[in-house]
Amino acid sequence: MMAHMSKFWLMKSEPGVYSIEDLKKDGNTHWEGVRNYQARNLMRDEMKVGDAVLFYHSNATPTGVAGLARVSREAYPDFTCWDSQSRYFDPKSTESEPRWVMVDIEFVEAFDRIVTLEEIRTESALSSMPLVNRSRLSVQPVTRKEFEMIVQMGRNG
DNA sequence: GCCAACGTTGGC
DNA sequence: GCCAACGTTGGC
Repeated sequence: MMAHMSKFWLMKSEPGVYSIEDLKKDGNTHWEGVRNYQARNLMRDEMKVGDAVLFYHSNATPTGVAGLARVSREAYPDFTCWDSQSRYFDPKSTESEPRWVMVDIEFVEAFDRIVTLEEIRTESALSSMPLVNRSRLSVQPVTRKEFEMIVQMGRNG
């Protein structure tokens, strides 16, 4: 038996689709549309209510961590995969055997400034984050040290 | 908009 | 089970 260890995550969103400001307005949202097995497994097997999330803006100017969120509901089936009108529709996922899951997250704070990918790359204490060398993984584990450092950078301008 | 990296699919 | 073709992500 192992205690739940990893309490820190980074989750990517294109701000044109859903930004930290959208989350601030909504307060809470379901994280639909993850269609990558590794990311799914992390959400399904590892994420717990209360875990802290770095909210990352991808495909943005600038790209980087924009704020904080918190896991508010553990993994459950991603219903958008059953909706043929959805961009996330997946005909291989059935209601009896859902292939994809989502979690819910709630807004915590928007940073004073974006902590950019460029800064993260050049900061040696952060350069081993998956963000830097596994750039396509949309849900990533983050260590406490990395998390705290990025929060401090985001708050201190 | 381009394109490199990389994940997924499907034929064999 | 391999691997070529294809599709997607995401930085720039």
